[in-house]
Amino acid sequence: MEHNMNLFSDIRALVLASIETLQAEGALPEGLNLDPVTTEPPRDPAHGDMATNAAMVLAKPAKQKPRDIAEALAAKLADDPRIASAEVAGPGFLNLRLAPSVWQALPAAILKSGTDYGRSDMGKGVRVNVEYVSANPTGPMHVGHARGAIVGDAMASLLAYAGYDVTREYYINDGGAQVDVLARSVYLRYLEAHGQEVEFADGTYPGDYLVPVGQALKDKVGDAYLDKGEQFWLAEVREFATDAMMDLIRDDLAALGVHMDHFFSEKSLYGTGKIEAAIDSLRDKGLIYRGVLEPPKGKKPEDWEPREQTLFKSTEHGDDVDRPIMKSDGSWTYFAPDIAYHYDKVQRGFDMLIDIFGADHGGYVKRMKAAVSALSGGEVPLDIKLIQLVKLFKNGEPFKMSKRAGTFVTLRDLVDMVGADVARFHMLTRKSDAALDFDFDKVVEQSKENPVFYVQYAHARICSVLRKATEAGVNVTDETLASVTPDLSHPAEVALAAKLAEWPRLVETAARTHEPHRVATYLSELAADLHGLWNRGNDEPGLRFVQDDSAATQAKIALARATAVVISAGLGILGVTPVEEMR
RNA sequence: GCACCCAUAGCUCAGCUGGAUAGAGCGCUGCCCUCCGAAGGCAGAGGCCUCAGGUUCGAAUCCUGAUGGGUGCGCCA
Repeated sequence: MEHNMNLFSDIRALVLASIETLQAEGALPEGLNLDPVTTEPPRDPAHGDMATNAAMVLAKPAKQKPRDIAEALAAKLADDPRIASAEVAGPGFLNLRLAPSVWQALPAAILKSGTDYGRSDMGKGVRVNVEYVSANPTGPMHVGHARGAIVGDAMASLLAYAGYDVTREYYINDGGAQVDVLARSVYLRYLEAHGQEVEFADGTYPGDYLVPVGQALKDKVGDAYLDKGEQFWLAEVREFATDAMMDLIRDDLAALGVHMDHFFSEKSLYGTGKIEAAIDSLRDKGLIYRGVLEPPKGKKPEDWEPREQTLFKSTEHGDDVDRPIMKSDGSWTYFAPDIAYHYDKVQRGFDMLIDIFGADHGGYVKRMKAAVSALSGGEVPLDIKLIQLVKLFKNGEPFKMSKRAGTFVTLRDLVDMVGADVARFHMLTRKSDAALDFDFDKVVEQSKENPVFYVQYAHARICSVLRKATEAGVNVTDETLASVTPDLSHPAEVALAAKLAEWPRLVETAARTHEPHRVATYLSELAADLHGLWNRGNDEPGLRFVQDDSAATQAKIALARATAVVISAGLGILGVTPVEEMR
């Protein structure tokens, strides 16, 4: 892959090279660990363009005063043409100012790379499996599933952008008792389609969405299942019904812009020896035994009685108690297929696993991690992201979902009401382990308190300027803009360029921490810088992007266009369309 | 009882592998359109980063403990 410009890592490399020069000259000892050395944007722009902590982190191992190291390093760095000045500050910070030519080269580099500017090879092609959604195939997805779907999808895109080899995967829970319930419910709708009166007892799904499925079953098999016992139709109807539900779910996901690479069926683990193989793998490691668990303290279930069960010694891998994998009747607990599924992922050769769970599954994190640790011999890390609740609001009032009151909001309703772009961006504005407020009215409001709009507006404004310039006969193609020297004569322009320089660094941080919401936060900040610069043009005509002559216009617009490219790249990761007009 | 998550401005929340004077939006006060889109911008006020210790040259950030809130806790997935 072509090396994209990354100012922070480029300057960090320069700092490291200067340190090595000092080592060669004997001014610093050999064998220092240089990993903690960073280059970062200063909090206060008055401190310069970039700061490095090198002198402070090396002081102790080098047994020298930080300011002495900083002085020596500053002298070396100042020799490089990219460094305009290097000043020692505070306890030993080294504040760097970059030469104007460095900033001027940035927009051109961005325009040449396009939305690949910021793409990283950090992931080194490591194979990552991201499992998300994994909703039961018993009905349409509701709005609560949307956040997990969006976070998982953005996570996958982010990791791919950062150089990982990503697989997006959905685990279909089609092996348990709830699909029997689904099948019986569909059977009732099938009878109804044949004109029979039916009653939906407790333990069946009465939702209307099964009406067409019952009709479709009638169209397929006619009256073949009428007046027959379950043993004649249950297996077939189960498959028919789950297929129908998965079609529904796939469509819902597509409406949100979510597309999976792989759907993995829990059912495929049964009767194929896969569960047995996974458990045997644990047994070979001495982690399976028969035993009796202690009752949980403080909250003892009324019907508690000591029972001998087949247990997985998850405590060997960090869990708090060992976990049952087999019921007393000899059938598997739900944990067993989960183990087998993750064993399958390990065997497929993934180097890293990420599971996106609802926060109500927080209790399963440790046992899942223990299982993967045991199954992979500690080789494959599993990160589990818990997605907190979305609190719904309408006009500022809490909005309770209730099937009975008819205020049940499906994922499809969500997309119909606010659109996929708005839903996606908004769900990514908070870190996933914090609860999120979602107001159906505010998220579509066109004002700056709505971050989706705010970022889109910045992009649209830039597109507007490009249209204006084109109308004025100025050539503003990316190719042309990449060849002009950008006009960054005002500090506000340099500040915007500096923000653009942070993009590759932001991508790597977000990917490393598995936090796609950082991209949304960054885009809001970038948009704010753009709007700020834009409005300065009101008072200072010299800062407007469209100038009197075409060379000056091109010199101004190069920076704006580079900003649009980065917004576009960021929105691309979030799965949001960068619009060219707001109307 | 135990485990996990959370605690930052009046409200909703950002805060980078620990870094300098902790940021944004809303709300509040005062400004800016004969001007590239004012759907925006600028300035001001507003903080014991829940508390107490610890590690460090340096802590909102890491560790320990406390307090407050959420979630979960053996044959439901």
